[in-house]
This record gives sequence, structure tokens and C-alpha cells, in this order.
Amino acid sequence: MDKRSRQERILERVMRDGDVSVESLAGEWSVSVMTIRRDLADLSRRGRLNRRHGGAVPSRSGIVEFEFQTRRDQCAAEKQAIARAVVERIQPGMAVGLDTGTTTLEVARILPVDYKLTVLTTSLAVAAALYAREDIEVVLLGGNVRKNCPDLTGPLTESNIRQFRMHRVVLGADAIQPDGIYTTDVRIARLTRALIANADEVILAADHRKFDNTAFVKCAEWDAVHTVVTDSGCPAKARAWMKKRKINVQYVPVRSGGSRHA
Amino acid sequence: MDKRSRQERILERVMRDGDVSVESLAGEWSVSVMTIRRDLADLSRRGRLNRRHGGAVPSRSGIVEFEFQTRRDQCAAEKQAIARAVVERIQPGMAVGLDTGTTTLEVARILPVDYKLTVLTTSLAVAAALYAREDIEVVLLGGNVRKNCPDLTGPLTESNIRQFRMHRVVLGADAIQPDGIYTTDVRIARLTRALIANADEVILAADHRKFDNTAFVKCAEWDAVHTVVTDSGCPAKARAWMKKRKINVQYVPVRSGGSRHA
DNA sequence: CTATTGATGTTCGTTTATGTTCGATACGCG
DNA sequence: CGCGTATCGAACATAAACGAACATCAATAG
Repeated sequence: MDKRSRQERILERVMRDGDVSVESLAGEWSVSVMTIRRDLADLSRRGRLNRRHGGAVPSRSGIVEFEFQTRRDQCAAEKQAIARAVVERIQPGMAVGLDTGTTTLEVARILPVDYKLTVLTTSLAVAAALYAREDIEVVLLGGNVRKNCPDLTGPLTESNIRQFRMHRVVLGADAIQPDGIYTTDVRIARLTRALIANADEVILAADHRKFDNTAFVKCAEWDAVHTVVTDSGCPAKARAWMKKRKINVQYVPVRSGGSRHA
Repeated sequence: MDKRSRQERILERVMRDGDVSVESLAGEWSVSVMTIRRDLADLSRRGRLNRRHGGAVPSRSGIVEFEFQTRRDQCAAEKQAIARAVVERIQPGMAVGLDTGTTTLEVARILPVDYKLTVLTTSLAVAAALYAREDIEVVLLGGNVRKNCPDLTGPLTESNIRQFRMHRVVLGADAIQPDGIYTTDVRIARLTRALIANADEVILAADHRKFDNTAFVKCAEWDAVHTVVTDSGCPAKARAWMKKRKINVQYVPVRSGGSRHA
């Protein structure tokens, strides 16, 4: 148990139990009380909890609202396969806009080397993934950092997007319905519309689960989307209405065991 | 077992076990710990896992960590002391601009809780550090992600800065001379000037080593700086010319043995 | 064959994480 | 309020881990 994970666990316990004692924490991982004291001092300094004599209490008085992003990535294999199909639609030298989300993040991770791409994104995770890439120019579109989600939104982001024309824009989505694409956050929806308005070609990358989901905010009509890339788990019903509407869809085959070996 | 496949296996183990130690990995393929360390540094730089003292843990998508991969921070103690002095000059409700650099990052890390601050920054590290803070609104000023340094520069950043008026701006610097403040990157210098132009009060936070350094680009004249916060290791010569110029300086005491020059 | 390159191992000074000691401080109780 | 006890944190100590620099070896190119 290293320092960082121990501090995370301490936070979890503080949030769950309301208050914790130095002694009990020290016992839990068999470390000295001094180590725990240092952890608490650390966390307190960063505003994650409040120190008390003998222990600590949650920082926000009573309100426990810290969601740890423990939710595992459900369709990891599908997303990787989709990402591979998406990058085939990206040519060297292009300016590519990457939306926020785990699927687009997967796209960022497997962008081919030496394509001399310019990537524009609102996602801090995408920026982090591409940060070390010498061959890619990364433009982070400024804005307000969203809580509980590592990305940028707001009027600044919108006006920034309008300054760039992109050859490709890769969109994620929370829900896909016959009447359009949906997301759960109105701020994200505004950005999605801005991205679409400034893209030559819009690619929607979404695993099959998105076809069963519902979400609040419509962020695009179908005529704005040029290509949909999804996996072969896409329900027949969805395939039917997409075919009917002549939507250009690519179904990526996914092996049930996931992708092995490279 | 070549490097590439070994790194893939490392990733598999990190994902499966949740965390791994350098030692155990080294044992697994009978390679030196240095090789594993290099592998982990590699993978960490690409965002595939997060480094921990003694090993590594999975990088959960949604958690962003930017780290300065530059050389070890030499004046860590001084910077922390300086940061403490800087935050005393920040009041609740303020809009604070934080320049890029390790000193300003330290300021971000110890910003008091429940000050309801708005922090504007060009530093991805600062944004990542404040990301979890519910009580702070973080605005990341968009721009091009600089290579080898987790921050944003370029015309977009400059025009973004001009959209905000800040109560305080905390600057770092690479070199401090009698005729002004210097930095090594002309892009950063442009941003520094923009920040100064939009700030009510400019605080220069710099450890004593900066007074011995030299750098290429002048980014500010002395009349633009309202306060300098440095540590007590500041050379007498620098103290003299700052006094002569009536520059408002705060010398933060640093515990014994703080500075170990070569 | 030799020069070059990339991966790996080795050395060594530095940093980090943790434990221990001890005087100062805070708490609880009468 | 005063007292005893628990807790605190600065200072010191130590072992492990770290990474820069250098050395070595194998594969490859010229």
C-alpha cells in the first residue's frame, strides 16, 4: 500500500464514516501514527478533509458527495476496436477535433505515429494522453474545468472552437436515438454543436450500449453526422432505423474475448 | 522478451492486479530494476499507467495527472515556504491567475479551502491539481500544449487571457535581474506580459536560485511587479539592488540547510 | 570490418517514505 | 482554574527507491 492509495482510502473512509481516528487508520494498514498524521496534514492542506484532534472529518460539512470514478470501462474491447476503425478515416496532416469521453480517448491513444496531426480537444484526458507525442500538435480549447469530469466547457470553449476549422471531428455520445444524438450535460451539447459546425466531416464513435441509453439533451440531428462507427453488438432495431435513414454506418466486429496480442 | 512485449505484459499485470512493484516485475523476467523503471517511466509518460513510489497503478480514465518530467525539484522546501507566503496575499472570492511553473503549482496545491476562488491558469499541472477541488472554479486558458512542459501557449492563450481581469497574478520566472524578469521561452514571455496587463496586483514568486540564473527573454520590467516573494537564501547583492529600487520584497525564512549549492 | 544505435546493466549521489524521539500543545475532568 | 494524559508536529534517523551518467552488449548499417 503506497502513500497515494493509502490517502485515497483514508478519504473514502472519512467520507463514509463521517470521522476517523488517527489510531484506527494506523492500525488498518499497520503504519505508524506519524505516517497517518502526515497523510492527514497532506489531505487537509489540499482541502480534501478537515483535521480534528485525534483524527479527521469530511471537508464539506456533512455533505458526502464525492464520486470516485470507480466505474470500470464497460466496453473497453469494443471501444478499442471502434477507435481502430476511426483512425482509418484520419489522414496525415489533418486537423482533428476530439470530443470528450472514453471512446475518443481511446482514439487519441492509438493515433498513428508521424501523421503530423493537429488535435483539438476539450478533454484533459486526451491532452494528457497526447502530451508526450512529439509528432502531434495538441490544442486544448480553453474553458471552465468541469467537476467530476476532466474536460472543459463554457462560453470560452465555445468561442475557441469557432476559431478553428477541422477536417475531422470525432464525437462521443451518451445516447443515440432515431431522432438524434443525446448527451447528459447541456454544456457538452453546446460544444458538440459548435464542433459539428466547424468540421468538414463528423464521425460519431459509440459502442452498442449507446443505442439503448437515454439522455436529456439533444446535441445533434442526424444530417450533421457523416459517419457512425459502432461495434457489431449494435441491436437489430437500431441497425434497421439507421439503414432506413441511409445513415452511413460501419459495424466493427468484436471478438467476445476481447483483443489479445499485438 | 523484448522491450515492447515486456511493456505490454506490464500493462496487463497492472490492469489485472491493480498495482505492481518494480521489484516483482524485475524478478518476473530477470531484468534489472532500472529497466523496469524505464519501462514504467515510458508507459507513464504515455498515460498508460500511473507511477507510484516503488511501483505503478492503473491509470483510470477520468483521472488526469500531469507531471513535470524535468529534473528533480531542487528547492522544494523553499518553494513550499514561498507558496505559503503567497497565499496570504490572496483573499476569498478573488480571481487569481497562476502562471506555469513548479512554484506556482505549489501555490495551487495549498490554496485555502472555501475561499471560493476562481483560478485562471495556463498550466495543465495546476488544473490537474485543482481538478478535485469543489470550492474552486478553474478556468484553463486554451492554447497549444507545449512539448516537455505541461502548459499552454500561443495566440489562443493570449487572446483568452485578455478576456479576464484578475485580482492577483502569481508569476514564476527563470531568471531575475536588476533590469527585469527573464524567462527562457519567448512564448511564455508573451503570456506573462498578457497576464500582467490584466492583473490588479502582480506577485512574483521565485526561490533564491533565480537571482543567479540568466535567461534569454525579458518578460517584464520591474514597475509591473507589485510584490516579490522569495526565500532567505536570496543573495545579498540582489537584496541590495532590490532595496535600492524600492521593490517590495518579502523574504521567507527557510529552515536550516535548505540550500545546498554545488 | 567498423561505426552507429538502442536496449540494458551498474554505480552513485539524491530523494522519498516511514519510523522514532521529545518538547509543546490541546483536551477532559475534577 | 489546574492537572494528567493524549495528541501533535518538528527534528532526526534510516532504508528503500529513484534517476542521471556511464559502461556494456547486441543488432544493424555503411
